[in-house]
Amino acid sequence: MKKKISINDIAQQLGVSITTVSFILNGRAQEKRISEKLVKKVLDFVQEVNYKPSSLARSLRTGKTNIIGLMVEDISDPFFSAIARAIEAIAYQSGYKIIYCSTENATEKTRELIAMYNERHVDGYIIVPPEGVEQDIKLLLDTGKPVVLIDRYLPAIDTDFVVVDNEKSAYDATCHLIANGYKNIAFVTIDSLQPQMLDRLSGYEKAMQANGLPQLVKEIAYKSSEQAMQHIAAFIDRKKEVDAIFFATNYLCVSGLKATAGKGINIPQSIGVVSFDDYELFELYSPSITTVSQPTDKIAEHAINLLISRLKKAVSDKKFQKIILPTSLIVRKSSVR
Amino acid sequence: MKKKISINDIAQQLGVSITTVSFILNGRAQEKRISEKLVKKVLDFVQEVNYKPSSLARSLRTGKTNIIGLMVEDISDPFFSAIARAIEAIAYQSGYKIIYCSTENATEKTRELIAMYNERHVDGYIIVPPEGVEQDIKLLLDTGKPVVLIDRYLPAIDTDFVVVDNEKSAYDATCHLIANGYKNIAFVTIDSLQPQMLDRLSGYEKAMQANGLPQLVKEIAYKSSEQAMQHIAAFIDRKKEVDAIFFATNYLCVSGLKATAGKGINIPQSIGVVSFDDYELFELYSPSITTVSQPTDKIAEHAINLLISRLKKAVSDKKFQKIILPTSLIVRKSSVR
DNA sequence: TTGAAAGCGCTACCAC
DNA sequence: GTGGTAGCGCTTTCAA
Repeated sequence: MKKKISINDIAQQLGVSITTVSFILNGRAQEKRISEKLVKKVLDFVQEVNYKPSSLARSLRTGKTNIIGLMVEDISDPFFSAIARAIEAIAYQSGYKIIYCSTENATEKTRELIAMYNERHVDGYIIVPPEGVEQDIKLLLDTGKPVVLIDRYLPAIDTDFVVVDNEKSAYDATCHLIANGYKNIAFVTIDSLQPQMLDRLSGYEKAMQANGLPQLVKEIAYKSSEQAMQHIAAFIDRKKEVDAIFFATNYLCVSGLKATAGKGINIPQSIGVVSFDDYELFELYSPSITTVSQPTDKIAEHAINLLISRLKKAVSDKKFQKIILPTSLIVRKSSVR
Repeated sequence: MKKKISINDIAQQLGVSITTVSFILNGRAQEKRISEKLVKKVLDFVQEVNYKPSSLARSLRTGKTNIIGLMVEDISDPFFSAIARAIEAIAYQSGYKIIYCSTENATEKTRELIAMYNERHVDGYIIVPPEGVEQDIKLLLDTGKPVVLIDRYLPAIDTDFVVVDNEKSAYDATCHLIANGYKNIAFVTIDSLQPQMLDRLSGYEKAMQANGLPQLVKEIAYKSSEQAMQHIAAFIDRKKEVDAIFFATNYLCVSGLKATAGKGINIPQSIGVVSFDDYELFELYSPSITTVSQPTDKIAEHAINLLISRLKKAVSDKKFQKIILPTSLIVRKSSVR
């Protein structure tokens, strides 16, 4: 079992000072006018013994870890995992590492995770915030840690965020259903007060109102996929007049599909279907499902670039950016008759 | 912008020594016979100012980070994300944090990631190893870092691992197809020499051989989902005699499904389908797809418990555990006619 | 019972 | 151009 080698060992072996080695390692040799052959000698030796500076010690000293904390709702949700991978890729190129976790949209768990990340001294955060974490995020901001919110924002918190135009997206999707002759369009959502959900609801409501159609909103208190399925099944049974359903999230739609699967309900003939968030399953399902597709790559790109630019400049310019991206409606078979 | 508080501040404010505070914080008050009221005073104050010890400094001093590095092939693959979440949950309960990343099964990327994790001083590793990282893992082991391999093992490396019985699983799944009257069963896999793939192939071969049936293996040089789809489509076009396909991984099956989707091929009548790894999509697809389901929770549980037990005992007992778990065949509509 | 101080590995200020 | 050294925040040995 080998011992870990330190900068001290390097200096000792080479008969130079620690300082010199440190400068060379940090690319400040030129600036410090250290002789080329000394530089080469040190670099070669470092290479030879495969020395890696301890990032722990370095971070303790500099106060920076080059680690970004990414907190999404559920890393196994394809929407979030797509964003996570894109963020990771860009961050790596800039020398930042990402550590990520799932909040499960649970306030308590998220608060603990923020505390843990804080303890680990991550340099900055990208967060998909559940309700009730305003204070914790404010604390982060107060201690000078930049925070970029994605997917949704917190009205009470003034910071950068990247979201999509939920209201317009929902409005357009609803209009698409209406244009295809559906009249009794139900909106199935979760019982959440989060702005992105409220915006989607509002888009649906405005579209229905604009067309003089009756609104029918079903709020699911989401506990599990199984339970959601049962509630949606019961809803469909009860509301015979419904001829189309607009699901506010991909997992609600999946539950809805499971609910209809056994019943011999014909999509899109008897019921039209549109879902928020795209998903491989929706493309392959029979019939394929029309979706509101969010630009995951763009969201990731904006979020990480925003964060990195904050990290780069010590000066925290108080002008926060609120980025709102458009979505695209992918029309498939489930909504056209 | 508040300043971060340190153990020094605590000691100062309370007029006691740093040592005392440290002992109390680390639960060694009793052992050190520190008076109860001092303990309470310190704890209360710590609570009040919301002091969190710097894990950086602590780790630098103790040499432990309580962080476990988890490297899977692709965090957005449902099979791996299920394992990741389960591991994360158990680890948290034992005070360990998980940091994870995707290797994309790329040797170079994985080697870099291992180096990065090593720099970050993670205490131990759970790795889904691609080919060609034997030396890097050996190095880890040599420096005393425990490594648990999952999903597959490296024949050249002697360490703990948790895998499933791939050969028997493939054998049974193939027999299931045979029992349902399929005779020209193709095995679609990736061109990999990794043991888990070889074992699956071997299971298929033995089953076909035992039943006197002709073997037909299609190896895909997997580059992308799109390219795989085209190759599989071409394969199906060319081999008209094939009446069933056994896909060696879930993503191959998804590509296969996309390939057949346009062609009006009737599953399970004209072609039977079975896939390795379960997936929500396979349950909801029409027809639903028969799968070899791996016990993700059990894999996660064994892996993390194995690793934690290694971490706990400084003595590294040389007896490595090789755990082989059974899978279950979930029979759905795609393979029964 | 409590405290002083060494030292984990590194960066960066200041001296020469 | 190069080196000495303080100190980041903590744990732990030894002393009192």
